[in-house]
Amino acid sequence: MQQYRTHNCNELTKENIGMQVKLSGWVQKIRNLGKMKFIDLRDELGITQIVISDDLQDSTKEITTESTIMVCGEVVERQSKNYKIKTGEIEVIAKQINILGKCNTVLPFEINSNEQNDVREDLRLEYRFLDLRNDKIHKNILLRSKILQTLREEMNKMEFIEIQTPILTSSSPEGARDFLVPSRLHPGEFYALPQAPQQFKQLLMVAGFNKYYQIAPCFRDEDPRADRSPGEFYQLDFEMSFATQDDVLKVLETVILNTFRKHAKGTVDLNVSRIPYLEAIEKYGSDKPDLRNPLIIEDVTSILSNLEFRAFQNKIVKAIKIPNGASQTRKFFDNLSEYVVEELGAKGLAWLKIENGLNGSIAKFITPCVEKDLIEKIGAKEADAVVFIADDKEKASKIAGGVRIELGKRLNLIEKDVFRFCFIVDFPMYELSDEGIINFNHNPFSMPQGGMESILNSNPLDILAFQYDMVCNGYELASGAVRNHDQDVMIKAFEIAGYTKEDVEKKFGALFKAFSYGTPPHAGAAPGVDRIVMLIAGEENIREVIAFPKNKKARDLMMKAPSAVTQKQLDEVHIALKTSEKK
RNA sequence: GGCCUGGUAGUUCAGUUGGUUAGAACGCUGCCCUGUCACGGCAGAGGUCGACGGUUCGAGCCCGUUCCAGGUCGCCA
Repeated sequence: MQQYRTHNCNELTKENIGMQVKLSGWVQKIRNLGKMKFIDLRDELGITQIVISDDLQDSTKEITTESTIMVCGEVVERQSKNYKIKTGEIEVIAKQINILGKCNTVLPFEINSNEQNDVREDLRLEYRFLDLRNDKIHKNILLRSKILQTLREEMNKMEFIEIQTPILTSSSPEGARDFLVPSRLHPGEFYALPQAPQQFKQLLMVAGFNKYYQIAPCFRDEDPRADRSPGEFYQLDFEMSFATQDDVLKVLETVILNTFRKHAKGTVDLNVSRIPYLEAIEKYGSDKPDLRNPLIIEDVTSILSNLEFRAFQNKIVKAIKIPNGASQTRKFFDNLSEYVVEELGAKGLAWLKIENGLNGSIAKFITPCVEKDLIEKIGAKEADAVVFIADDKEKASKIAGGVRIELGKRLNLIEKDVFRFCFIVDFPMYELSDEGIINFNHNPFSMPQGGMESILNSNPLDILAFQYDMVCNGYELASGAVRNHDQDVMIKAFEIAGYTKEDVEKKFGALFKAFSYGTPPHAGAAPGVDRIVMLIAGEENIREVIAFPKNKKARDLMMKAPSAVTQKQLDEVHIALKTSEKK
């Protein structure tokens, strides 16, 4: 007989009645009835009920919840069946029980408890090895494994090859802060952990690899968000040579939609629309619109900015029509208005109801002529309501986007159990910073649309890039670009953002040099693995799909990282701490 | 870094206008119980009320400072 188990805890059924079996697992629950007791024995796959009769009472006295035990016994049919579990028609009468690993410490929280207690997250993180025994999160990690498998299968099917790139590399000029690693062999010099394998994958294209991918760890020293893991995260990084934007979007569609179709519960909308960046901002007030939300933002500046109403004068005015919104109370609009002012930084929120004419905060300013234009423009009808946001050009769309999301939530307009995707394309190449300086908007490696011609002859702020995001239900799932592989265009593009040729050579030394040796046009993207798993698992917090996540302050509460090191270690890497920062 | 919310038993929480010995549920320990599966019954242990300072005759509660945690904005090409 096997040493620890002949079966898993999910597999014994009526078919096995009469068999002598051996099971091993965790003690999830002991129900002691005096001269007999029941144990729910759990392993990763399921639960089997063990019956302990009077003669084994002494040897089982020591068994505690969450200990690991091995049970030898016979499978019998239950007198009273439990149809809630797969093995509920049988039980195992124990003949011998061995404690394999005793749980002899008070548990910091209950595991798989029926109580609906949400345990404090920092405690869960400190005892993650116990938290991961909880069914819900355990299943998330199993799901993650299945998703990773599918991602690899899909990429392999499309003839991408997996190549690993360095973790210790040089500090890069990309956007986020680097994690630095001091060099022992080279005093005063540092490695950096890659924010993404960006330059490596481009160099692989120069090296003649046709299609590369990697499930790559990426490191960025930035503050986390609910949907953003602090410090480290994984991307399905890929790059293709002799490829266009369409080629990449096709790959993204294939790998992402197939993965969602295979693993997600709910409908996967296979129609992936392409929305130009400016249109997305105009209609949704966001470059990652949630298409499950039916509300659309309309620009009504030309109709309303001439009203007597001073808040609209010389402002951009955005409107959102709420179908059948006239039934909402004044209180509803007041509450919404409060939210918009306090949370979104708007100056106010105007609203109108269309019921027997116009009602609402700005009704008295609307002349019949304006009313006709307005209703025509936004397609409003009787019983609808409209809210208005007026602000500067830069803020109006963003605030309207926030109102759109909040209205969707408050009116319960967001479709359930469906995944709606879109590509956001045509991102502007440059943006104007707060200081009035022209910066790269997104990714300095991307190819400006129109190439050298547009770089030389256009207003920089009008130049679009071959740059794209894939968005699902309001989350940015992937980001990519056709890369700028032309040295001359690159120099010019960087010149506009205030970099000299020497800067470029210095910052992107290897890449820039490589481009002078015959470079294939290439393009790629990088879907965020954690976020894909989060969406498929239906979680709103990314830490629920990561086995050992860091907390909000980027600490590993279980391993106690980061932590102080010995003076000897510091000396070896030639680091002296500022005295004020020593702990 | 800004703003918001929270920190009371092992866990999740309640705690009245500032007033006797700080409570409940689950968990834990002991005893009883042969058909439970959210087992049941009885008894019990378990608290620096995050920390420090202040106001007060008296502080879990009010004030200040600080630490920790979560959310959000900045940030994340």
